[in-house]
Amino acid sequence: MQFQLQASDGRARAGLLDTPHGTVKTPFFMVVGTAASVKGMTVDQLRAAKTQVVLSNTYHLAVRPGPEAVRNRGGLAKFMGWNGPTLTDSGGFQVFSLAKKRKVTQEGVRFNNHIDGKELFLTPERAVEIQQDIGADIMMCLDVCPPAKAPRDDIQKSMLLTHDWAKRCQAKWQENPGGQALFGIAQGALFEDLRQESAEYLASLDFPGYAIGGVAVGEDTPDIRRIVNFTAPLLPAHKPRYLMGVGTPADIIAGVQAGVDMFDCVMPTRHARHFQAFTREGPINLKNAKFAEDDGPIEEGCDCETCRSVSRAYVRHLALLNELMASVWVTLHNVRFYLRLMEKLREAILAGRLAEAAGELYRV
RNA sequence: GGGAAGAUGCCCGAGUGGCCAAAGGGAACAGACUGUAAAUCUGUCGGGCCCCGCCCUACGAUGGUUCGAAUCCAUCUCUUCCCA
Repeated sequence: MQFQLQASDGRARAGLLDTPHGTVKTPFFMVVGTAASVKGMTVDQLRAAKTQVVLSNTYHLAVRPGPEAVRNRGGLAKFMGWNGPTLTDSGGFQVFSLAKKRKVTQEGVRFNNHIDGKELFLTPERAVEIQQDIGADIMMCLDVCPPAKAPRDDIQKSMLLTHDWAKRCQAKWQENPGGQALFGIAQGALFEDLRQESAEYLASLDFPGYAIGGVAVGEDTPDIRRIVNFTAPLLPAHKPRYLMGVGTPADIIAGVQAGVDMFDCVMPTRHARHFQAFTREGPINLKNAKFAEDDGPIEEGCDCETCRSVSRAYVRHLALLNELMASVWVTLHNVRFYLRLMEKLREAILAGRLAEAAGELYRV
C-alpha cells in the first residue's frame, strides 16, 4: 500500500493512498456499512455521494454470513456490489460495545454473539484470518477498547494486551499479506504517557498505517481533542493516520488539523435514521414542528440528491409518518455532507488555507 | 317495538367507593446518539401557580347516596349488537 503526501498545512496533510480497489484522496471519511451494507443507501447512491471507502466489521460479518461466505462471494467489495476500496474493523470495538457479551483473556476475546448467542472466539490470528476471507483493502489489528473512563490500571492492561495482539496480528498477516494492508491501533485512553508509549511501540512494529483507537468511548469533547492532538504527531508521518470512530463534523475538522488522514463514524447514517441532518450551522432535527412549512432544502447550496429534490417540510412529513424514505433522504444528505466536508478540507490543505476554511465549513 | 352491552384525557384502552389528574399503547412535542446489538432510546404529555408542593377543571348529561364517587342509585342523551 502506497501513501503519498501531496501537501501539508500546519499539521494537516493531503495525500493519495493507493489500494487494490483504487486510489483514495486523503484526508477522507469512511462511510460505515457494518454488515456489508450502508444502512439506507444503494451502491449507486454511495458513488453519487462520492464515497471513497466503505467500512465493514469483522465481528458482524463473522457472525453473519460468515467469513467463508463472503470469500466465496468474491470478497466484501464484490459481495456488496460496491467494488471500491474497503476497510474492516477488527471486532475490537465490540469489546467495548458488547462488553456484556464477551470475555477477554490473553488469548483473545470470546463473544456470545448478539444474534443467537453462539460463541465467536476472536484471537488476533483469527481476526486476521477472518479479515483475509472478507478481503477488505485495509484490515485492522484486533485491539482491546476499554471505556475511556476506566481506571488507569485497566487502561494500561488493555493497552499492553493490544500491543501483544498487534504483534500477533502482524505475524499472522505477514504469512500471507496479499494485497491487503494491516493497520495497528494505539490505545491509552486519556493518559498521555500511555498514549505515547502505545504510539511508540506500534511505530516500532512498522505497520502500513496507524490508528488512534479508544476515542469517543465515553469521554468529553475537550478530552477527545486533547488526546488526538497529543497522539497524532507521535504516529509515523509517512504513514496514514486513522482516527477511529470520530466523529462530529467539528471533531473531524479538529482531527484533520491535528494531522489525521482517515475517519469513520456511524453518526451521519445513524443520525439520519433519527431524522437529524447535518448542516454548516449545526445539526437540525427534521421532525421538529418548526420545519412543517419550510420549503427550503435541508441545506442551502448542498449538491446532494435530497437537497436537489425535496424540502425540509416534505422530509418532516415523511419522518412523522415513519416512512422508510425519510431516513433514506436524510442519509443521502448526511453522507454527502460529510464527504463534501472532507473534499473541502482537502482543497483547503492543498491551497494552504485550512485555518480560514475550517471556520467557514462548520460554524458550530 | 323488545332486549343486551357500552359511553374514560387528542385517539385506543385499563380502572368498578378513598393509595386516581386516572395504568398501558398510539399520536404529538422535545432531547440523546461518535471504530452500529440502535428505522433505537429517554423525557414531557388537562390547565394554572410562589411548580420536589398547592389550586382549579375533569372520566356522556343532570340529580342523588356517601366523610369521600370515574367507580353506587335514578333519569336523560347518544352508540353498538341481537330479536321482531
